[in-house]
Amino acid sequence: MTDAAKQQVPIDEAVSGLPVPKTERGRRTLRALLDAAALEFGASGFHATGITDITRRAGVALGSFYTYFASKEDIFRALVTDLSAQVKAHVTPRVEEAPDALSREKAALGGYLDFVSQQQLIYRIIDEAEFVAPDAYQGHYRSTVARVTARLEAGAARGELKEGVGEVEAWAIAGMNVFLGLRYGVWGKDRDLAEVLARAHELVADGLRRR
Amino acid sequence: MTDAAKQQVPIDEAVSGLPVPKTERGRRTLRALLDAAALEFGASGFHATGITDITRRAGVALGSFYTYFASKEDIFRALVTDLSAQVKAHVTPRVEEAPDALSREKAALGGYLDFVSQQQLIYRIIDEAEFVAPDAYQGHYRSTVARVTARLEAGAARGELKEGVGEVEAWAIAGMNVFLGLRYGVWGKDRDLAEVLARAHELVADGLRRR
DNA sequence: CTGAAACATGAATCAAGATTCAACTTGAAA
DNA sequence: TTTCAAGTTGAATCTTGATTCATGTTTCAG
Repeated sequence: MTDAAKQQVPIDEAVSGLPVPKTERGRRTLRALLDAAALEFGASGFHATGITDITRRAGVALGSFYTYFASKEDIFRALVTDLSAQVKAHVTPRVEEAPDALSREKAALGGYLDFVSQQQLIYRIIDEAEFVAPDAYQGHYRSTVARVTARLEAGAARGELKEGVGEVEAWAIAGMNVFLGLRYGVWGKDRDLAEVLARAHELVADGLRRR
Repeated sequence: MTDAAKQQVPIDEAVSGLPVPKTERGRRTLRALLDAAALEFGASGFHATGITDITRRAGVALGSFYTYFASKEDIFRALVTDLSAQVKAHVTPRVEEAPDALSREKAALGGYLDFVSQQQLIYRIIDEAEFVAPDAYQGHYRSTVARVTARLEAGAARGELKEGVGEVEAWAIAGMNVFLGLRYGVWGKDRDLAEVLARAHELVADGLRRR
């Protein structure tokens, strides 16, 4: 996570599910722990990172961890929620600028690829949640897909897309995005992302377009 | 894993990377350990299952485990290779029966959805490999996608698909398949798989078809 | 039959690391 | 100033579970 990214992320009870510390000092410590945990979990994975790795990086004593989190899983879950919101915050504005249904899908895929290739750590954390915090993982994808579904249905209603497109297509598109991000954003940058985006979007556009 | 599935899976050094035991008794024990491990890892995940869980279910003493595997990760890796071959063995014949490029893709998706919804455990094991045995995970998807790419390029050469389809489209399709399998095969069976298949395939077919 | 080689056994070892806790510090309200 | 809730500290505790190993037992080629 970049310093810039850290600035943007105030503690928010509604999002993280955590009680907000009463003092400024407490909020700073909590934020330091979350940021450190993102780096450590992202780099080493859930099981390989110790609480001490997190507190060391955060510049905080071991015991302080338990002032804010009940367990290692607890902070991981909070992180997933936090990061899920970041992905959404990165993609949504780009989508909203797009003028029609097809370009909205292109903007969404482009924004996602972009984000993932810059924040590979975040990708790994959300993905590992499938096993560490399955509820948070499902929550992330269910809400992501719900947004896609809504876009597709709106596009269909407006006559820009095939009639009947909906949830199934949304899951398909989400899976596509995730795998393309994994392959071309995380595993290797051997292809120009713009080219990947163009090719993938042609597939989707021809698949969704009203015929 | 069903009993039927067990029968089909002899120990094969080339696939599993393990030395084949010299005696019949040894081969039986190794197979029992692999089958037990698939059940335990699939049900509880890598970190939550202990070696004792595996040996108990296999009906074998704790120490015997280390006659066959160097570590817990070792058996997990072998399992991924083993299961990857099973997925391929389930899907390939169906694909080969199909007469043209588009129906081959439909057969592949159908076969995969079918397999995953019956063998949810296998799905989880392969997916968890992303974190436990990243090399085996990448190997599985890279070879899966290589097969898809070859199918698409053959279809394009035959004039059945758009010109230029290839690797990017193959990763997109693979991601789609995986997410649809996860959502409709593993998380919930609230939709008829045949309907999911029909809708998803329409998306892919319109996306790939020569225009 | 016989002796290796292969395989089986499970109690003991050992390290790692999550969690607890009792004493201490800070800061702001009264 | 005083007080107290909020926050900080890190050594000590405690559990868990992977791995080792010394001692049997089985298999099978010769």
